Parts: sequence; structure tokens; C-alpha cells
Amino acid sequence: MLATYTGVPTVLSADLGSPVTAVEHEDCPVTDVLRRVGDKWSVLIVVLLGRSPRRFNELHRSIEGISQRMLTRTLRGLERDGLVTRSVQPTVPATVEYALSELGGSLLLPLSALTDWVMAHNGDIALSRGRYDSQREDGHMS
Amino acid sequence: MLATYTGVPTVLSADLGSPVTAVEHEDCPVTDVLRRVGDKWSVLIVVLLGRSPRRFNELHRSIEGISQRMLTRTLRGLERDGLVTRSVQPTVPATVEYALSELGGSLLLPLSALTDWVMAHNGDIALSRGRYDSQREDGHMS
DNA sequence: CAGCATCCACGTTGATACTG
DNA sequence: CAGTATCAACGTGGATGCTG
Repeated sequence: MLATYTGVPTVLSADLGSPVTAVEHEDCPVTDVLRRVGDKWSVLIVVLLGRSPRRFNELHRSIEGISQRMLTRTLRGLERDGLVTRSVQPTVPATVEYALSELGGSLLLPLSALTDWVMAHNGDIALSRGRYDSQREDGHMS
Repeated sequence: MLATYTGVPTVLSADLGSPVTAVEHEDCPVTDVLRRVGDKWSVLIVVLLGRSPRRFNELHRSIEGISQRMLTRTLRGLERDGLVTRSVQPTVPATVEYALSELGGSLLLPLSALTDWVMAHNGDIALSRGRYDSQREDGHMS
């Protein structure tokens, strides 16, 4: 089931300037997607919509703690990038359904690779943090 | 070369509360790593250290535009999580070498999955943005 | 129901100056 | 060389009130 991939990570063979310039870093499409993935709500919304399409308030109720403003903003961003589709039914009052696009669906796979890694190494990270933090608090003598 | 994986993305089968509570979202180790991956410098530093270990100022020169403060902060964060190792040579003045740990190296694979996805679909995203933006500016009539 | 507009708090990042 | 300390700017996210 788990193919233990042994090749060289492609990030290591990517062509980077030396030094990496500020513009290169800022204009890089990867940087761009990483920012999106790192924001507070995008991934959660993508995952939820990956399970089933939902209307605006349905989504709002699915996520405790998200403000209306941020739900709107995040959905607009995802829609703009083509990851999410927005369809308005001309009922009164209006009904709007959000769904994952094919592009958005394809993002779930690399996303899963990342979340699987976290679940596998989460314990190591916690241990490392524990060690690091305890070394500072008790005297941090050389 | 490219194994077209057809299984169900594991993020979709992950157990989530309904609604997802604020605490669940905040305490989730995945959320945590996503924030790190989404910050401005972490991934770049991980990739650079994945190519070769470097000293502090070496790293500083490798990345145009990063401030000394942010380089320090980012390295501390990566070290705390156990992704990067820091070794001090007792020379005068001190020499400090940073390197990717085994854990950090293992992160390069899921990271590559993500960056590969971006390189493959970058064009789609750009097109979608173009369409979205032009629809708003020219009159956005119904 | 599905938003937008406004104002505000906070966290992240950057600039600058200084140190073992 | 490899940092720390302080202050300032900016962007993200939240609260509240209003609307087609």
C-alpha cells in the first residue's frame, strides 16, 4: 500500500539562483501557494468541500470560530485561483453552493502527502520541542 | 516515472468533528505545520540546507532580502521542531553550522509533492486569476 | 441566505543599533 | 562571526452593523 519512495526530492534539483533574489522568492508561484496553504482557513475549507459541496451558511456552521468575513474572503481567494467553484441558484433569497473544482480536487493528493507526514512525525516534533524548551528554562548554562 | 496514484486522498478520510471546533483546529498538529510551511522563509531555508549545510552568514548571503533577525528566528523555530540541527565550533570567533536533520530531510518528500503540483498547475491558476480579475473590472454586470 | 463595509487588535516581518 | 534588543510598519484576521 505504502510505496516507500526512494528517489531524490525534486525540490533539491529545482533551479535556484545563488543568492536567491528577493524578486525570485516573491514572484515564485510556489511561494504563492505556500502562503495560501499556510493561511488560517483555506486548507480546512478545501478538505471540507472535498467531502461534499456546501452552501455558504452550511460551511459557516461546519467551522466553529470562523468569521463571516474570513469565510467570504477565503472562498473568494480559492475561487479566484480556480480551486473552488461558486454557483448561484436564483431562488429567493439566493442560494449559493460552493464545491471543489477538478483543480482543487487534484490538490488533495499533495496535501495528503503533507498531512500524512505530519501524522507520522508529529510525535518526533513534540519530543524535540520538549527538549528544546526545557533546555532554555532550567538555567541554560553552557 | 510518474506513478499516477489513484487512491482516495487520506485527508478526506481523516476524522473531523462536525462542526470542526475552534480548539480542534487550533490544536491540530497539521495546522501547526501548515503555518510553518506558510511562513515567509522556512521552506526556502529547509530546501537550501537540504542541498548543503551552511553557516549563519553563508545562509544569510544565500537569501537576498532576509533580515538577520528573521533568519535567526526562522532557524530557531526549525531547530526547536527538530528539522534543523545547529552545531557550534568553538573557534574564535565562533562558527555555527546549520544542517537539515533526518526529520527535516524526510519533509522534503511531501514538500516536493506540493511543489510539483504547483509547477504542474501553475498555468491553470494564472489563467483562472486572469478570468476572475477581468470579470470584476469590466463592469461586473449581471 | 449570502454577503459587504468599517474599524480595530494582534502577530509577523523589517530596520537599526549594539555585543560576546 | 553569529547573534540580541528595540522600535516601527504592515498584513491577517476578528467584531459589528447593514443590505439585496
